[in-house]
Amino acid sequence: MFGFNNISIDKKSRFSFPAKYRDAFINSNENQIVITKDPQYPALKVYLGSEWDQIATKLSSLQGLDPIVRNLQWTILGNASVCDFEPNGRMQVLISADLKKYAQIEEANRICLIGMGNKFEIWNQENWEQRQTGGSLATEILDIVLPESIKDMSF
Amino acid sequence: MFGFNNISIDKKSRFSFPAKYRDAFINSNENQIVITKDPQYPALKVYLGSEWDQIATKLSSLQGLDPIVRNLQWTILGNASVCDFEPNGRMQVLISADLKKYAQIEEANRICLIGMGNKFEIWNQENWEQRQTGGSLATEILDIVLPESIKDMSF
DNA sequence: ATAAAAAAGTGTTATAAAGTGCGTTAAAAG
DNA sequence: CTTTTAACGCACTTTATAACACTTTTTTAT
Repeated sequence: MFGFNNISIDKKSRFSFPAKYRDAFINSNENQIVITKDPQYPALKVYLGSEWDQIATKLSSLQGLDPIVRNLQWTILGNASVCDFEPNGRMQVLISADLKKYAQIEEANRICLIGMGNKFEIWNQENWEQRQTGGSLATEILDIVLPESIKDMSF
Repeated sequence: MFGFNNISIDKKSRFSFPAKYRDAFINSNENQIVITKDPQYPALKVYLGSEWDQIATKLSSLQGLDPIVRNLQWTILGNASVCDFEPNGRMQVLISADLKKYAQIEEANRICLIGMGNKFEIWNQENWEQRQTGGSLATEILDIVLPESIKDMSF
């Protein structure tokens, strides 16, 4: 599940996965998709249900009294939107108003869906292009110092 | 049970859980919900009855002579409000005047309900936004040095 | 101590908004 | 030219919320 896709988003805030990923979804037997905020960039992460379960279990078991852990829990768990998903159907997914706002795709009728292997990212088109041509974004958060407990996690 | 929800709170201080969580409540066979204070932030924690039983049992068994433990016991156990809950019904819950005051939602007719996996948090909207955009709140308590006995607990 | 009044809590209904499903058209690929 | 995919539009369903009515509890005054 790799590659760049410029796809439409309808009036009700739904997009459909490109058909080329259908076999992969069917093979891994997914029936849920989870969308949440990217902790560093104004973008969204899209996980398969099985992948999400692992991340969520690990992250929610960490000590929430640590402020950095708590922040990651808020961002990733607290903004996750779990969607039923039919690999044999239209593979449509709804993006909440809140997540659209975060990814700066409130007005957009097209988005960039980037396949990153075991997950996808959703970007506003301008942000993605700027990022690819070396520019940085005003809203980036890069100076996170991670506690030991999450150094081995990959979001 | 994940994700962000901006929901209304009626004149009698009730809110209803969004319908998307109904299946999860039914599956875990819950008939009680517990609301209490967050020990660090001006926010509320919402636990499922089963989850609460574990936390309460563990926390109340700890040595209360340790001032930090004692404080956590007061905050979490001493402010807990147990509500009957019908997963098949309206999933409505009443918030006491005291808890509303603590979370600074006395006047508000909307609150933020954040699904964090095995629990929820309730926030005043302004506080939540400020927290998410990196700001800190006057009332937050971050310098807790945890005794060994609770390092493996997650509230 | 009792009754009346006020407040707090519970439950129901109606309506607008949000979300879902599906058929049709347009575009792209083979 | 045929088949597949993507996008759009519409109808239907579900959900959220405000308004209202009723019950129970608490407070106040006599």
